[in-house]
Order: sequence, then structure tokens, then C-alpha cells
Amino acid sequence: MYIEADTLFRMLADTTRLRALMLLQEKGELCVCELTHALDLSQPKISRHLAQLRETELLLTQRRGQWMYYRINPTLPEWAHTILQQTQAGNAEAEPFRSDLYALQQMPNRPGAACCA
Amino acid sequence: MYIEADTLFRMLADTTRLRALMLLQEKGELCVCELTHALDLSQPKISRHLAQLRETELLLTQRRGQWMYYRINPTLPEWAHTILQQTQAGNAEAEPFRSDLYALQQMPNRPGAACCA
DNA sequence: ACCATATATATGTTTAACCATATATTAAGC
DNA sequence: GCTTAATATATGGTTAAACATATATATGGT
Repeated sequence: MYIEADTLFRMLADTTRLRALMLLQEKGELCVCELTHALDLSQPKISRHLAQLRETELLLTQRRGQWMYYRINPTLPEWAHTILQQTQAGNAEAEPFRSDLYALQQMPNRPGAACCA
Repeated sequence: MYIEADTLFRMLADTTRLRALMLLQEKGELCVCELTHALDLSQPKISRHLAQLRETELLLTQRRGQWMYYRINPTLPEWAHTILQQTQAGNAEAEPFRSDLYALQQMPNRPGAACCA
């Protein structure tokens, strides 16, 4: 796929979207309720930003049962992937990204988690 | 130096600033009149955006005679440099970046140019 | 050296567009 | 009916644009 540099940076320029993307870059795939918990923001707010990321094709979605899963579009151009990867690597220890990841890992009852093996 | 990811992406999210940065990434150092000519925008508009890039320390300035030269801050963190470099390399053939570079090279009477060797 | 003028760049102010947020509501799946 | 997620609407804040103006530096004439 193709993406304008303008569009990519406009999406990255909002804190909420950037935090969500950094978690997805790290974790690969997350549902809305995981993102809502990790970022500690209202569900409509998260959902609205995810909709923008979906509309610009930075994210792809897949419904599994009750849950809507989001992941980074693997067909982004190479330079765009590099930007996401470098931003994540270069800021993993900085706030709020560090705390976001921690909060996600502390979340009780994560949908994907094994519950009845 | 240190820069917040938010700040960097906010600066990259405007077309005028991005175009100026791409030219500087390619050319190393340019004065305001060169940028004004290459981007074909009003001088106050360019100057205002350059001021933002200077205030956020993405750019450094140096006056030489009549001309104010801007360059990318070499002390930006490595990940930020990578982002600028990857964006430039990944979009060099795309518009408007390709045309901007061409317009710069076509500019008559560029201040730095040898005139009386 | 002085004055007038031209050129280069920066900034103040106002307006309009855009964007994020909050709240309420709706839809979809179990 | 309960949970998860999406959307509609209204509102407030941020930001870019346009235009005018200010400052600073050179240049030319006398």
C-alpha cells in the first residue's frame, strides 16, 4: 500500500494515537478494551482515534467474538515501518510509553489470556 | 539533546515544515530566501514555520551577512535522525518533495553560489 | 561619514479552519 | 440483558493563514 508522509505524521502527532501505536508495535495485536485499560482513557475517545488510524489504513481490524482486534497494517511502506520501529525503540524507556506497557501487563482478565487450558 | 516524540511528530505533521525539513535533510544548510523560492510560499509563512522548528530545537540558525541560514540540529537523538533520513529517502521521488528540490536547483542568484571566482 | 533606499528576515494581530474531547446514544455479539 | 465497541452531536482549544508592520543589514550617492 501507499501512504502520504503528511498523513502518517498527522496520525503520529496526537499523544493518544502515538501511545496506542507504540503498544501495537510492541505487542502486535490488541483489542479495544486492552488499549482502553492500558492508556486509562475513555472508551469513546480510544475508539475515535482507532477509527482514524483505520481510515488512514495504518491499522487493520479483525473481529473475534465480542472483541475487535487492531494491528499495524503489515503492508505499510518500509520507511513507515522503520519510523514506527525506531520511535518505539528510541522511546521505550520514556514516559508515558513505559507505564503504558506496564499497565497493559497488569490488566486482569485480558481477553486473549488463557483461562481454561 | 532530548526531544519528545510528540513534539517531533507535531512539527513533521505540517506540510510546509515537512517540505523545508526534507530540503534541509538533503542539502544540509539553506537560507530563508532559498526555502521561500524552492517551496514557492510567502516569506512570512516560511519564517513562521522556521521559527517553530527553531523553538523546538529541530533546527539551528546562523547569520552570515544578510542571510540567516538554517540547518538540522546535529545533536538530535539517533532515532529522530533516522526518522528524518528514512522519510527523505522513502519520499524523494514523491511530490511535492521532488519538485521542491528541482525548484531549489533552478533558483537564480543563490546566495552561497560562486559569483566571482 | 551621512542619509536614503533596498533587501532579508522576523513578528504582531486577526480570522477561520481544524481537531480533540465529552456526553449521550446506538449497534453488535454473547 | 450484559458486555464490547462505534458513532452522533456539541463544544472548546489549538493552529495555520493572511496581511501588515517592524527590525536588521547591506548598498549607493553625496
